[in-house]
Amino acid sequence: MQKGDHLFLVDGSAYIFRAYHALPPLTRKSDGLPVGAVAGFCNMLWKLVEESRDTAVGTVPTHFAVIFDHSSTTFRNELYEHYKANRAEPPEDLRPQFALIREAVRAFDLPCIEQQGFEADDLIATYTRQAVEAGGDVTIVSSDKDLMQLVGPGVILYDQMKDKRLGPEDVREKFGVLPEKMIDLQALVGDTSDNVPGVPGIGPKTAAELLETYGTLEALLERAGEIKQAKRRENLQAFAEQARLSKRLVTLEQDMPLDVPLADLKLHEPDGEKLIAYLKAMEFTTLTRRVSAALGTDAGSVETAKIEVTDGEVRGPDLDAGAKPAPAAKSGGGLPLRPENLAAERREQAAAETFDLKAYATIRDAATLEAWMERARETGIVAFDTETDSLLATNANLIGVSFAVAPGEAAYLPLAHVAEGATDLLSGEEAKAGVGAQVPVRDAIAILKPVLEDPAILKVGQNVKFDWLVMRREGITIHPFDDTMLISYVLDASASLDGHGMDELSERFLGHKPISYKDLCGSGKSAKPIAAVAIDKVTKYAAEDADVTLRLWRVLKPRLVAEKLTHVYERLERPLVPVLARMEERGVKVDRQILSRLSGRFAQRTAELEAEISKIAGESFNPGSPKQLGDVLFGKLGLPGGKKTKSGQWATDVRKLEELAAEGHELPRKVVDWRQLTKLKGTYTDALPAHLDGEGRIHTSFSMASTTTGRLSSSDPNLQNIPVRTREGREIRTAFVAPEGSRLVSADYSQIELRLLAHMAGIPQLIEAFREGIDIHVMAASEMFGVPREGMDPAMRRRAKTINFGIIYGISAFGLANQLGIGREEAGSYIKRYFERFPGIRDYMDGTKALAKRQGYVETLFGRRAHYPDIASSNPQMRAFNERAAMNAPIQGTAADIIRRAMVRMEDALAEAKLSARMLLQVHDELVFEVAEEEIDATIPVIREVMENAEKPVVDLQVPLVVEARAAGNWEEAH
DNA sequence: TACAGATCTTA
DNA sequence: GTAAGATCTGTAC
Repeated sequence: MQKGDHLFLVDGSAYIFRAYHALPPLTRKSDGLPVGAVAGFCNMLWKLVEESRDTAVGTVPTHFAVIFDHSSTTFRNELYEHYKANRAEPPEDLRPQFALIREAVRAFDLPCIEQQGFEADDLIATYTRQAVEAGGDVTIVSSDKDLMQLVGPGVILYDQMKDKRLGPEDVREKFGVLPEKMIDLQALVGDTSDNVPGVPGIGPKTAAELLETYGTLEALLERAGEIKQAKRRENLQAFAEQARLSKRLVTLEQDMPLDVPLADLKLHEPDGEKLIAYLKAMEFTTLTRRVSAALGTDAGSVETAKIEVTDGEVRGPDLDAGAKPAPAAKSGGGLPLRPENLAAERREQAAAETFDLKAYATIRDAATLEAWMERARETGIVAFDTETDSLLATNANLIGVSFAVAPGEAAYLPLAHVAEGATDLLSGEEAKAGVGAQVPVRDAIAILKPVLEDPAILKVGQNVKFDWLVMRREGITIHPFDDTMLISYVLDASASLDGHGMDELSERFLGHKPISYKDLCGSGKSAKPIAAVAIDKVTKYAAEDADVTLRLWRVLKPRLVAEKLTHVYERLERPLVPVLARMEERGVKVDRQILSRLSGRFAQRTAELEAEISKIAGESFNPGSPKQLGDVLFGKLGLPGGKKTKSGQWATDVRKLEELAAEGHELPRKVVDWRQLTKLKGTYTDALPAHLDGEGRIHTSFSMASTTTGRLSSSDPNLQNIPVRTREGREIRTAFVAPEGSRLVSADYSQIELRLLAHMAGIPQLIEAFREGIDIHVMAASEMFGVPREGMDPAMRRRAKTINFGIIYGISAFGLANQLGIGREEAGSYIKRYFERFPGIRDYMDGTKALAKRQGYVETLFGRRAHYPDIASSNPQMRAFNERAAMNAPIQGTAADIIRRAMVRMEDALAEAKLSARMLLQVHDELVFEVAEEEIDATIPVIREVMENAEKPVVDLQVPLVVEARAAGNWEEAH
C-alpha cells in the first residue's frame, strides 16, 4: 500500500442484513434452499465491482476486502457482559445463507475477512488506519453510524443504497459533531440495539450540544456540576462511569493484530469462470448473464460449481490449515462449531493420532527444501524449530532447522553437522567429511527467508524468542508467529503444572513422550554437541519437535478463543517476544574493572573475617556450611539454639544470628558479614564477568512463562536481583554503565502495587491519598494509630509500611509478627485495626478468596488468570498458602500486565518521537534504557508518558500511575 | 553427576 | 505473608 492507492472495505455483515430485508422474503432455488439474501448480496457486490471498474465514477480501488463479523463473542463482552445481549438471533431462513455469502465473496475472488474475538468494525478500523498511515485513501462501504468515527482525511463512508458519499462535513450535518467526536457522542447517547447504555435522558441533539460546549466527554463529566438543568446534571453525575464504559464499547479497535495483512488485499482481475460457476450453482440467471457479458466469458461453457452447505458457521482459515476436515464441520451431524467444541474436538483428535519417527525426511539439497517451502505456502502454516550449539540464544549458532507442515509431515534440514566424534582440532571441511550432503547455509537461508518473513504464512514455534534471536543472526526476522509455550502459559500458568517446556506439553496434551535432548546428546561430561550426533538420529529428534509443536498448536490455539484469553495472548504475550528479544540482543554494558576491584576487596575482607572466626571458634571450619556452623555455635560454644529446620539442622539464618549478636556474642556478627561478602563475591563480582561478550556487554535471558502471576524472570545471569539495599551491594550497580556519549535512564513505577490495591479494592482514603500525592505510609499510620500526619514518628511510619506490604502479600498475624519482630497477638491487633480503618480491604480480600475457591482461578484487570487448584486442599497450611497467593496474584499480576503493555508500546513511541533510546532491562516495576546524552531531556518525558498511561484504554484506574525517572552514568546513580 | 535444602539477592 | 534465580553444601546415586 502506498500513496495514491485506494482501499475499499465492504461491511459484509451490514450488507447481508440490508440485502435480506430489501428483498422478498422467500426466494428459494429449485432445491428449496433459501437464497434471497445471497442474491441481494451478490447483486450489490457486483454493482460495486462494476462501478469501481468504471474509471469515470471516481476513485478506483487498488485494494479490496469484504469484512464480516465472526460469530463468537468479542473482547467487548469481556468489558460488559450485556453488550449486544438483546440482539435477536438471525431469522431461520437467513442462517444457512451466511456460509453461502462467504462463498460468494471467494467466488468474486475478493478477500473475505473475519477474525475471532473482533467485530467487522474493528477490522475495518485497523485496516483503515494502516492504509491511511501508508498514505492511501479508504472508502468504507457502509452507512453504519458506528463507523463514522473513522471518517477523516482520505477516509469516506459510502452508502451504496442511497449512493451517497459521506465526508467529515456530512457527519457534522447528520450528527452535529465532527467524526472525531462521534465516539463521545455515541458514549453519551448509547445504542439500544447493541445494548450500549449511554446516559439516560441524553439523545443525539443534547449530546451534540453538550460536546459543543464542553469539548470532550471527559471534560463534560468533570464539569457536569455546572449544568443548569437539574435532571441532566444528576444523570451525568450518576452515570459518569456508565458513559465511560459506553465509550470503551463504541471505540473501535484500530490496532488489532491482523491475520491477513493489508498488502494481501491488493485487487486483481476477477476469475470470471469461478464467479460464473458459483452464480450458476445459485441459479441467479440474470446476474450470470450480466457478469458473463461484462467479463467476456461464455457462461454456457462453464461448469456449475458444487456448493456444499454448511451449518452457517465458518472456521477461521488458519485453524484449518493442514488438517483434514473435521467431522463436526459437516452439516447434518456433529456439534456446531463453537470455539469450545472445536477445542474439545482437537484434543480428541490429537490424543488419537500417533507418531511415526521413521516417516520424517532429511533435507539434503536445495530443491527438496524448496519443495517443503512450497508445502508451507499451500498450507499457510509451518511449525519450525532451530537446533543450535547453545541454550543461550544470544550466542547460539545454527546447526539445523526442522519443519512440520501437517501432523506427521515433518523434516529436518541439517546445516552445520560434523562427523561423529569430530573435534575442534579439525577444520570445517575435514570435520564435515562423511556426514553426507548438506545444503550450504547461505543457500538455505535464501530459501527460508521469504517463507519465514511471509506475512501470509504463520510460523508456529515453541519458545519463539529463542528461534527469533537465532534466525536474526542469519538476517531473518520471523513474522508472523504463534508460540505454543506462551499459549499454554496464558491458558494456565500454575506452578504445579511443571512448566511449559515442549516435553511437558507434549505429555500433557498429546500423551506422547518425545525423544529428550539427553537421550540424543547425553548429559554432563559425556554430552556431545548436537552437530556431532548422527544426522538420522537428529532428524528423528528435531522433526519430532516440529511435529509436536504443530500438533500442540492445533490443540491449544482454539482454547484461547474458547476460554476468552485471546486478549492476554495477543496483547500481553506475543507482541512482547520481539521486544524482549531485542533487549537481550542489546545487552547492558558492564565495567569489568569495577567488578574485579570489588572482588579483590571482598576477598581480602572475607579472609580477615575467616581468620577472626577461626580464632573465636578455636578451630578452622567452613562458615558457609550451616551444619558445621550449627555445630560450632550451639555445640562447641554452647549458645542458646532456637528451633531446628525441617531436616533436623539448627537454624542459622540471618535472623537467628542477628539475635545472638544482639545478645552480645561476637562470632555471629562476623558470620553475618562473612556471608554477605561471600554472597556478593560469588554471585555477582566473580560470576558476572563470565557473562561478558566481546563488546563488554552482558545479555540476560528473560523468561516469559515461568511465573504464576505474569511477571517476567531473568536468568543467565539474573539481572533482576542485582543488590541495592546495602552499601557494599549497591557498589555492584556502579559497574553497570552507559557507553561513551550515552547515559543510563532508570524509570520506575512508584508504589504501583499499593495503587492497584487502592483501585481494585476501592478504598476511598487510599485513592484520595494517591490522588493528592500524600505519603501513603504516613496516611496509613495516621489512620491506624490515630495521630496527625504532620510530624509523623518515623518508627510508626515504618510499621505502617510493613503492614501495607503485608496486605498485598495476603497478610497473616504469624508473618507480620515475624517481619516486625513482635508478638503474634500484637501483630493480630494491628491487622484488626487496619481492617477496621479500611473495611473495604477485608471485603476485597475475602471476595478474592471466595472467587478463587469458586472458579479455581483469579484474574488481573486485563484478564490474565492465575489458577489455584490447591486452594481447596484439606491441608490447612497448603490451603492458607494458596489463599495468600490468590489474594496477591491479581495485584502483582496487574502490575506485571501494565509494565508489559508499556514495553510493547515503548519502541514505537520512541521511534515516533525520533529518539534513539534503547530499552535494556526490566526489573518488575523498573525499565532501564541507554540514551544518547543529547536526547535525554526529550526521552524521559516520552518514557514517562508511555509508562504512566500504559493501562489505558482497557482499564480506567481511579488512581494515577506515577513514574520516577533519572539519568546517570551508571545504574546505581540512575536508580 | 543430580538433586534438595538453606541462604541470599531482587521487586 | 507474594513472586522469582543463583550459589553453595551435603547427600544419594
